[in-house]
Amino acid sequence: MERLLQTVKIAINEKIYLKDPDSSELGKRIVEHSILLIDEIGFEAFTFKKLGERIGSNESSIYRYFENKHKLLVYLTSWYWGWLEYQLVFATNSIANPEEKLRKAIAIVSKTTVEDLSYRHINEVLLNKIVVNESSKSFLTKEVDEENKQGYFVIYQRMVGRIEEMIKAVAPNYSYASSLSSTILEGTLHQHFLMDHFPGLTSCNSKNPPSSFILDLVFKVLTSK
Amino acid sequence: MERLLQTVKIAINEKIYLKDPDSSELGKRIVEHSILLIDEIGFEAFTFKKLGERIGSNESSIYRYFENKHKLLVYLTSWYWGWLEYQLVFATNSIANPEEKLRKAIAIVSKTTVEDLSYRHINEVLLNKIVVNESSKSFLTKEVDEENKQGYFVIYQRMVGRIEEMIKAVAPNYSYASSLSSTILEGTLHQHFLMDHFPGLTSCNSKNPPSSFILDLVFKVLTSK
DNA sequence: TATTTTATAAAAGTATTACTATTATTTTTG
DNA sequence: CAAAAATAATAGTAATACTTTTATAAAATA
Repeated sequence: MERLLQTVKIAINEKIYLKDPDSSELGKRIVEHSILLIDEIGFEAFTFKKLGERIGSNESSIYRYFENKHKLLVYLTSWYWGWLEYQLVFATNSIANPEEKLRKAIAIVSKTTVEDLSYRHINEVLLNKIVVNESSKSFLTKEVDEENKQGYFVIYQRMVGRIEEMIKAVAPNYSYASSLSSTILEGTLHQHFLMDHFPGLTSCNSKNPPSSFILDLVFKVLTSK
Repeated sequence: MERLLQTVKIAINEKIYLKDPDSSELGKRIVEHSILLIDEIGFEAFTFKKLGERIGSNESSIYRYFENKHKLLVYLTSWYWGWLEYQLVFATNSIANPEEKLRKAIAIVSKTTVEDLSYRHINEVLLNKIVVNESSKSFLTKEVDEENKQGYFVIYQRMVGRIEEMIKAVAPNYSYASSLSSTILEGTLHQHFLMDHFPGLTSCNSKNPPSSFILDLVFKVLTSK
């Protein structure tokens, strides 16, 4: 599978960056090390100056790729959802049975992330941690409506839409397909966060992962009369 | 009921503030106007300097109450959860039937906020908006484990615990009571956020509020065999 | 190969933020 | 009324989040 995926480029809305970081070595280094540095010190303490020092480059050079660190975070989370979307489509495409398809979709979006060697400059495991810990900050802003209009969050929305369709295929009469879909995605992230920082607030742990909780929840909801 | 509640003070962990804002006029003005200003310009743009100008006081005076704006946000969200907890306990205390009790609890935590005249310096409607839009930022930080140890989030945790107990009373054999409880609280906030900014990602709207979705979800999950 | 364009790096500068410290003034309380 | 406590005013610092300018290096093209 790696051979096959090797060439697939995750397409990110061009408005999110000034210059495509995928188009140069420096750009890739920016993305690669921003993931490592944000994971290490958190998004609040992360600055382009520190990143520049880390990659032996200059602050001003990074500004030629991203307007500010917020846009970089939007880029990283979009990339993550685009990457997950690809896996989702790839894994569920050939499944005809609606239940089985949804089951597979939930497994994909809530499973523990493993490294994908197709994208060498991106550490998907750490990127997943960033999505869990920081991605809410990309939309919990005063600018969310404006940025939404510009299409900053389309990949995520498409993801919710895809799962929503799968839910409808399983239970055409269920009234809350899109809310359930968004709850699957956000809920999974939140349960992962709780496992790491508030174990008392979640029933999930390594032997009972969030995927079990979500799977149980979704199918009970959809098969209940 | 207002007469009765008038005297109830929401108790906040003393480590969150330097001086109890409830102990002086200035402190109350700080809390009152921080809610208005954060709602107006968002937490990122909010500063103690701007707040000082707004209340005709000095930046340095505000620093004598809160170490920084992050602690102020933790204070505001703690107050909100404490206030909701009081309503929850008050409204469910006398209900013997477990199902009815849980139903009432969900109604309380997911209903649209209305002003509580018992606390004149606090606008609960705007505070609820702040909780929806900003409260994740109070725990999505690198310091979360340290602050959790200091008890910054106890009220919220107690809230999750209370609902968890109610879930267990309804369905003693359900394996994910605490995950479902945390999902009720976070999910409600998230659905409210989606209604305001991503209507395509939620089935909820003014005539079909988040409470309907959550109520339907929870009871389907708990009564399914 | 020389030249021109483009990308990157270095340096410096600005406004704002997030504070701390000092001193002065006002208010409260004993 | 005096002492203590709270608040306000002022100034100062280091860091952040940029922008601008200029220099240098690398790549593209004539």
